[in-house]
Amino acid sequence: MQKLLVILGPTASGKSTLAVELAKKLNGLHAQACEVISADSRQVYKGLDIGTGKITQKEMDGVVHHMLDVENPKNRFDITKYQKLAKQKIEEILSRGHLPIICGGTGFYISSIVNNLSFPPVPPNKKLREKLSKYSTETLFEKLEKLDPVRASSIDSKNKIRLIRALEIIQSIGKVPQNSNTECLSFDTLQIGIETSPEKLKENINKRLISRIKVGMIEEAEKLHNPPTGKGLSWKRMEELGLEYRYLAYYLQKKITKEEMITKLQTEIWHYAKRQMTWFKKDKRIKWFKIEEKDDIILLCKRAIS
RNA sequence: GCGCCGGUCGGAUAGCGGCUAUUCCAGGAGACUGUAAAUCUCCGGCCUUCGGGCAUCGUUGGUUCGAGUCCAACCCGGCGCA
Repeated sequence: MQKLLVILGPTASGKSTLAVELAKKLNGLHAQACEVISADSRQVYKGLDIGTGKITQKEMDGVVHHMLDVENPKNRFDITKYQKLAKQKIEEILSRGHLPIICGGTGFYISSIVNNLSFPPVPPNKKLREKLSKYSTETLFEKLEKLDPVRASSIDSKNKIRLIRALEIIQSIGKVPQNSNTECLSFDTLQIGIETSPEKLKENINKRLISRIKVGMIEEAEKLHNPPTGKGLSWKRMEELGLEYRYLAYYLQKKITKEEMITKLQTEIWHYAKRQMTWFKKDKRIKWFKIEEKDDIILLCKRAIS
């Protein structure tokens, strides 16, 4: 079975740097070279660079990266697009005789590859979503209970987004299919998790935020909203992108001060990191290492790919 | 020193004398199959056999069947006047 390496961890844990280092160390071992596939739901967008902490050409240091800048931020990217594109990239990498390294913090995206998730073939129906979003969560849940009691029994009854999605599937194919991930996995995967103490992680988050501002994150957001040519991102869309872009949008609209933006972002990014950890903790296959334990990581990877 | 205002969870805040002391934030735990940096849920004084039990609104007294709420004194903070 084809080998696949995954580097994951919460935001600001040092994944990207590690992935490059690892790629270089592993080059030439049972693979001519390694190529990195990003698994980040925001770095897929063009122009979201500083705010997402997208790796620069220089930092890539010659290691090929994929799944960055593959979508216009005006459009909504989603997991099926990710899965399709990423799988394609993996195939290409393998056909070159190279080793794919998935690196990122979007657990759901990683899972779509690693667990070979299959999604119901129902594309988003914008009109229906708009219509349904006018109803209250209670009403939506009642509808779902009537149409698909099985899905209703397990769904998060207060989560509007999920309720609407479930109803969307029902409208198209009658029922929400049970998840069927029993089919065999496509890859022989080693998942490496970077674990960081809460104190260290908070420190990293705060430092990184300040330095992002220094290197022009605010200007980046301004430019996204108001580019030199053409129409920019609406504030609404920018807020939807979350974290940095959301609070940057608030700040640029003068809804909050710069100080409020910074303090708020520090806690919001921390909350995000915790949510990521909640997700990752469930997967017992992940091997956890501290970022300092590079040699152990390299050793384990070498053994895994040989 | 006098006058006024205020003291309720880590912070902020609600609370006509009556039922289970409210909400927000921070903090903690968790969910997640086409928005996932999104979205959503739970916990939150102590004890618990998970049914509940015992507390608690600066302190001490008092009024009252009943006090976070009324009264008095004291303590603390803010403002004003000296």
